[in-house]
Amino acid sequence: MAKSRSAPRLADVAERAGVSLATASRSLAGREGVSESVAAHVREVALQIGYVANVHARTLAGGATSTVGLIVHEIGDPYFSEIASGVLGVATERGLTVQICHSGRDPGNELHQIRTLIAHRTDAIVIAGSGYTDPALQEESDRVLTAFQETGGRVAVIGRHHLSVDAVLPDNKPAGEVIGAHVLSLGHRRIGILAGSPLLTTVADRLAGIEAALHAEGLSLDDIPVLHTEFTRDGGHAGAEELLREHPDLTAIIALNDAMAIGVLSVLRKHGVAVPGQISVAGFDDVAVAADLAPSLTTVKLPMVEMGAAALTMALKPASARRRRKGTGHQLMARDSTGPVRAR
Amino acid sequence: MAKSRSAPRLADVAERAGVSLATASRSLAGREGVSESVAAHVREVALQIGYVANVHARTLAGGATSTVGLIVHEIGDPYFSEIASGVLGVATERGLTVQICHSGRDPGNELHQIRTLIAHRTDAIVIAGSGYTDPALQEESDRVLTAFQETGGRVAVIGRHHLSVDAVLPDNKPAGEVIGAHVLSLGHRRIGILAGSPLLTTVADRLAGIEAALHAEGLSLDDIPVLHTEFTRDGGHAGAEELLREHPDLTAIIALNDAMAIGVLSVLRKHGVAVPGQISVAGFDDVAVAADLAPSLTTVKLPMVEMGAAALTMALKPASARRRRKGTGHQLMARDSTGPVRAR
DNA sequence: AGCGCTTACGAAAGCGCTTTCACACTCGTC
DNA sequence: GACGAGTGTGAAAGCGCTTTCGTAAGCGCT
Repeated sequence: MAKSRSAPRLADVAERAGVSLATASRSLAGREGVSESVAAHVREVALQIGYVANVHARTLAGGATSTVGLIVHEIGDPYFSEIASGVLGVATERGLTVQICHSGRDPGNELHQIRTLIAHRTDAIVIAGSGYTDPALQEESDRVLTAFQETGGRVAVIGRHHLSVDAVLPDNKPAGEVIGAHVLSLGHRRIGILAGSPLLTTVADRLAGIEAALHAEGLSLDDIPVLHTEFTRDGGHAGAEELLREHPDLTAIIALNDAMAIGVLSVLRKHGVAVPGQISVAGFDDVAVAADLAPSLTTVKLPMVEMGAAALTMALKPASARRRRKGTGHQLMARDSTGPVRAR
Repeated sequence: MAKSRSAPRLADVAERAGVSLATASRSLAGREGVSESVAAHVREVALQIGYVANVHARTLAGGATSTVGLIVHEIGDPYFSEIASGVLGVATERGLTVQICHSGRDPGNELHQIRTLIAHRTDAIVIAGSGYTDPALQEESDRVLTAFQETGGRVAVIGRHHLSVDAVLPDNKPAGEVIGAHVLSLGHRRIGILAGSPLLTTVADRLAGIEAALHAEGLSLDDIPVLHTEFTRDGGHAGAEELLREHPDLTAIIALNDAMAIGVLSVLRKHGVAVPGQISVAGFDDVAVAADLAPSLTTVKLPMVEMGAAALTMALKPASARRRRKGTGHQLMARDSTGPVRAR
């Protein structure tokens, strides 16, 4: 057997079926204008010789790629994999393939991924995850995406507002307010905040929400320690160590996402600190394992799957006026990791 | 501004730069035979008008797509997202784009995803996750993949053996043996097993390992309850409920992956069963959160990231003799969820 | 029998790119 | 000062497909 003959082409199918390229193409596409008997024969021949249409040729000749791109910060992160799940659901439903790229939380790389997706002429691009507060970066991707849209591409983003594209905006600020109010209502005043990179808009928004809650109690973010590390378990781990060292009097720690909160819990367990006995811990997102931790994690549920689905649906809609959408909903999940302040 | 003019083409760049298509192409590809001054000018023009080469046209004319495909059962599952992470690492290193598809643990869909990837003429396809014991399905994908290889495509699989392609084979059986021996060494004899779908080869392999450990103690799988549910948290949840109901005398539960073990822990917590006081729990894989659960989960670590990296590396190697590879390594992570049997 | 009308199919153009081949040039050489 | 060897550039073929347009056959009708 030839070691590397090339893949069967439509011409091969046509020849073997004794029809022209046009007829073969129409038959396989299920298009009108071919008698059923001929079409069936062509299909059979195609199956026989293992013909799989070349998407590149098809795209070049035809139009739509039936592929959409999804860019996430980190596929391993449950927050993003749940969003991806939502996107995949809608895509599958519509017979679209999803090309997933991950930017590794690197803005430069993100731009590169956007370019890659544009080069693939995907029908739509969905970008998930916090934007960057650096205006230069924001501007550049804005430019590229706008150009993409002008050539007929569809774009939707999840969780960033600067861009001139459709957006699904999670309730980051309200969520911050809710979790802040919850912790405050339990009597905590010495609260430490563990935030991700200050470059992320999500961080800014969630902090703003917490700030609002603090205000309601006559407090301010300036009164309490806010530590910026990384939006990961390890970031939470490192941050909690530092917080414990520098501020041993804290009675509560709010991590700005669940991954960090998990890191916090592990540090506290390591140091034998009772949760919530000595320190209460809260997170954001309500990732799947949050309920399975011990103690189960108090957090704010954001509808990640729905957000992903909504973003793609939005992007796929016929172009029209901006459909910027706010308010995805959120829900306090008060679990065992938070409790009332006790006398120490 | 035109609502939907098409994207700039190479011809536009060439025209604006006052050169031919050939020169423009060479300049942008960084190919020899163009004076540096001309090349620089072309590149500048391209940047100016926001030219992004059409991958489809390039592929059609040229050859390699610089894209590799990855098929996973479920991207949300940490087992797979860690594998993906390994694949992405190697791909990024080599300037390749990864197209991730998820089959949703549906063999039929998996075949569809393989076809999609072939249609995209990806340079390589990596399929992660257990194969299916159904020989018909196996045969069909085998056929398709073999054909793909004969036309120059590269393929590697992770965790399945039937296929006539390169494979990275996790130590499923040794891992089963190790975890089985561990649990037995703690004195447990009334052990329940929670397995995923019996259609998965991974399940069969891990069970075989456990069986071997049992044999060493003069026991057999036939002596203990083995329940087949789903390889997910919910599968573990449901399975644990049933196991508890039907076999209230169990002192240990081995789940065939960590996701299921997490479900088990949650059921036990709900019912107020002490772990490992009353029942010990063990899993497989050592996903990231395993150490963060309470109690921390005893499990067998498999090097998922390395497996992903190894698979793509293998696939990308120049075609030669089969490089089927066994023994990826494994390590018992004895943590707090398992303990010695106590008198009850 | 001749007319238009529909229907089934084929020839060929063209999607945007890469690459081969041929064609000018400019040198250094005998 | 004519020669071959380089060097930089362009014309054109072709990758595998879709689609427009044209044509031939089949049909009912007058």
